[in-house]
Amino acid sequence: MYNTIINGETIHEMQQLPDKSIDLIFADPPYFMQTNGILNRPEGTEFHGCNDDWDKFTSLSDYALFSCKWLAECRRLLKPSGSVWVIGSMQCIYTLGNVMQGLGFWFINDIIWQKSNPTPNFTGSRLNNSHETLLWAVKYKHAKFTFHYKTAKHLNGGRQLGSVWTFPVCSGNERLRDSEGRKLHNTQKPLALLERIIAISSNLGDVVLDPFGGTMTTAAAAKKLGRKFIMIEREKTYCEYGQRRLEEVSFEDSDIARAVFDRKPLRVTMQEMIREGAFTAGEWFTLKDGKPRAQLQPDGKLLYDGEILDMHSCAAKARNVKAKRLNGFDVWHVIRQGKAVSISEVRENFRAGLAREN
Amino acid sequence: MYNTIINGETIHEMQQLPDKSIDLIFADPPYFMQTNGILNRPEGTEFHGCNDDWDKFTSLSDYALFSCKWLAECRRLLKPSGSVWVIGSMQCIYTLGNVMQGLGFWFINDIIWQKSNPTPNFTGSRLNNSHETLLWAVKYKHAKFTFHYKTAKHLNGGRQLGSVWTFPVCSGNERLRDSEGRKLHNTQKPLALLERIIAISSNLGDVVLDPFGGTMTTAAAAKKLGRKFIMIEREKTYCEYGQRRLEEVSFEDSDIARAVFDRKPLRVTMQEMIREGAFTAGEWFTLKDGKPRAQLQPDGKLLYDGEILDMHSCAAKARNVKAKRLNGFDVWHVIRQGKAVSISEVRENFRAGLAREN
DNA sequence: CATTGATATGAATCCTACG
DNA sequence: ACGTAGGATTCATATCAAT
Repeated sequence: MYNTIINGETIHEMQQLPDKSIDLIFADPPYFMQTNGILNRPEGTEFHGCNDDWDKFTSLSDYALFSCKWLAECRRLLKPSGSVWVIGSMQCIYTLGNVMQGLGFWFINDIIWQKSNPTPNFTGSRLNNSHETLLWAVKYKHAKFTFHYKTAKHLNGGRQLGSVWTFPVCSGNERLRDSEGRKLHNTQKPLALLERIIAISSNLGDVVLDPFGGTMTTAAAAKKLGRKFIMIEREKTYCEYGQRRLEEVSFEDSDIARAVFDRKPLRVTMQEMIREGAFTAGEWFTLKDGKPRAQLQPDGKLLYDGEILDMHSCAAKARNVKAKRLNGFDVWHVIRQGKAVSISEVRENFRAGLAREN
Repeated sequence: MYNTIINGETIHEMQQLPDKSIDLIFADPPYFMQTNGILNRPEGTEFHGCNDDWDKFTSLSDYALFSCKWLAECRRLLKPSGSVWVIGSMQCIYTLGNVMQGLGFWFINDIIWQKSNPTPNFTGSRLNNSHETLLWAVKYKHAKFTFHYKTAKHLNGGRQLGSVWTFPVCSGNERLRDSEGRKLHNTQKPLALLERIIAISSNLGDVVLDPFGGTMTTAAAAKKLGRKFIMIEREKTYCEYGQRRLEEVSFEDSDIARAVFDRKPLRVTMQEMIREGAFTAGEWFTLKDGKPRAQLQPDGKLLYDGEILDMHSCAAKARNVKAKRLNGFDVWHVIRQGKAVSISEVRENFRAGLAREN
């Protein structure tokens, strides 16, 4: 069932799959571009965009109906913790987004793929359309979902990743060619885009579905990152070229594939650390300045200004901020070898000690 | 009627205005953010986003209904050549875009305002939402509209302007403050954004309408660029602060305000130029290489390979491209003082001569 | 081999004034 | 409204040939 390319109609093939069986869906549906005629470049050559039959619909409401059908299937197939990514452009994304919200999907982010090398507007008729939009959604409000925040941050050079992503369009060597050297598919997506999506919003071993497989870029990224995949594609030719493409791809183990940056550290309680001698009941907790403020109780709580409080509420009081709680591990310090050391640091050392024991 | 701030309900006040009376609409409607509770920054201070009553709706369909009403009024008020810009974020823009397409609006572009200094995501729960989306639309497919292509290009340092715009959020000195120094309005838009929009999509003297006036940024940009404005705003306080703000703004004449880069040059025909001696009937037209290819006829057409053709069709033939026509003024050359000079250049000199005469 | 220059190409709602 | 003739319009990047 997994790691297969299914050659068939999107909606029909989705109907064959069981409820709540998919962790991540990436969908690159027809955009319904509504172009007609031939567009020439200023130098007189022809521009070959997407004028495939599969992108033709009779009307926008016809397109909305089609979108509603496959998106409803997406919702059925997703696990409660799963999420879906849909890519589109100006012509279709407002229909797609509206249908998604209508079906109960809850948006996590809309992401802009800014093309670093877009096709220019040849005639100067409007702004150069240099982006596409991705909608990232979960099944319902408050659904839990996979987001590797620190992996995303790592991929963005250590800074919080935002909603505008810059990538070049798929071209040159990356682009699949037919036997005569022409581009195989008019709308092949860049592998780097899919890798980022899969890396930050799914886990190693997860099942990824792409209802509009095309050149199988989603599968290539999934395989490389150690995810399972199910691809649906109606054109036999694309399936065959895709199959051959995937034979050249293999799992490349990495910190990103495993999202090691996002691993939760072992949870240790204050009580445990007191028991093991990292802290002493009765010792004074200080702020950065090292002045005694609160006194550690045997149960890990703090005595502060005559009150017994948990360390996080107590941190907010000591710092005198509006918030009811602050991260006490960072706020509070203890004196070690004459210096104020944060609880967080002591905890880190404690964890390191545990790791050494094992 | 013009250059006024109307203190009243958006839809009611729009209903008072006459059909087809507006050139440009900029609308910054409530976003229906669906936030609740208090968001604290990591250091414990409170983040003040938009939690205003005017942003509360009972449901997304309630929001869609409201959107449909004011957008239908926009469509009624716009001249056939007018256009509308609507700004929104993930929470609302897919509803707005869908309603617009449903009403018959035709998108020119969707534009991404990428914030160079977005509010970080404090909790690391999703991608940092660092953009907002603008929808630029006309009343119907094939509608003529104002777009100052070369002005846009000029504003972008000489390169074609794209659909992703980077601006900082409105802050510091630009931000309107109340008597106690707090920000007056939660969603004040940057003046630079409005200036660009108005400069590229309207003409000097045009009428600009903003149905959700707020801090009157649209009016400030319109006044500065020599456009008339009509602002609707339901909060009296905003109207008062806005009125005072506008007293400080005046028209600043400029090439951008007048879109001089986009002025159509005086139209001159080949016949006219032959008559005035810039060309001689019977002379040879060449390509860049200076070799004789086509012979100029008295009516301005060209004799090429035994055929009489207009110079543009003839250019396509001579260059042997797929396109039926090329710009003959750039393709064709004549010999002047031993050198091949483009027809375009000769025409420029001819125009310059005409200008000197006047 | 390194550098330079020519050529190809990418999801595109891609013209407009006049009769 | 519709047809027709005139005329204005492109950027980043990959590849490959030539030097």
